[in-house]
Amino acid sequence: MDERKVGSLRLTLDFSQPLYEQILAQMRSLIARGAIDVGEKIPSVREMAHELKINPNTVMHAYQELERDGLTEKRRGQGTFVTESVTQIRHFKERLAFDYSDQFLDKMHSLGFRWTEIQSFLTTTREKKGER
Amino acid sequence: MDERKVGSLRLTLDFSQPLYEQILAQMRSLIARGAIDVGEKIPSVREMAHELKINPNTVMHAYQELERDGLTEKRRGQGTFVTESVTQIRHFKERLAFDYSDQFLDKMHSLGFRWTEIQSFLTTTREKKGER
DNA sequence: CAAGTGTATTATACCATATGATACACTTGG
DNA sequence: CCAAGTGTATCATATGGTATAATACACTTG
Repeated sequence: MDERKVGSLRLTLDFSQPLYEQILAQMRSLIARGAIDVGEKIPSVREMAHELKINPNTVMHAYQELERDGLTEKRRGQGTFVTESVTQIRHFKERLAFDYSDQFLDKMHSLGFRWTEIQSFLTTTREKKGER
Repeated sequence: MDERKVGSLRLTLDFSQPLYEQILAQMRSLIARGAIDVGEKIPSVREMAHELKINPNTVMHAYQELERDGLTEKRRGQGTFVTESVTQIRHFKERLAFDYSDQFLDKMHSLGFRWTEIQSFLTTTREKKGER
């Protein structure tokens, strides 16, 4: 687990998953949570690659996915910026949240659990996390 | 999406994920749900491979994970059997359910959602699935 | 116009996944 | 006993995703 600062951001990479997926997931979260402001510039491909000590192509891979998500806009010669559209970000968050919910329910159902049991697991898990 | 019958089981394989992971997930579900009885014999490595038209080594990979899960026991010369221990199966289900719950909550939190919002997404998703 | 952007291309390397072929150890039914 | 069916192991090979490295191009700004 390696934590590095890139500009004002904190990114953590390990080797358990593809690097570009980790960058993608963490940037998505930062934008969704508002940790990076609307319209704000994010680190350039080269800067991010240098700070994380990885290849620029790997960062590019993540950044292209971010744009496909509608979370960023690129301006040639200037850099990559978080979209100005709050609506866009809200839609992305909702879409992802529903995807996660759907996948979660599918997995629980495949194990044979029903709604009340699923609720029970969730509240128990929440209490455990709260204790930490 | 290719659906095939292997003995009394129905397995569905595609090329979106590793084959052995798909077999593993579906066998886990079948055992957890009780679709395969406690102590029952499951298809041999060779039979499963033949019916699914894949390599025996790939099936082996999935079967070895099943045993690591504590869901199956192997008997040389006889075959692979679902464990006799109902406790073992129950523990496996609970462990996996808590894992899923934990991961789900983490993802939702990373998007910036709180408990009441998470509950809301879940109930909405559940209603959508019910309509189908 | 130099420096900093995103982008594209090519080559190389590594690892997980999957296949194919073959062989061994064990158990059971005929 | 032995043939057939089990799980298991070991090769070799192929493919695709991921990551690196080096280089070049197009664009924007100070």
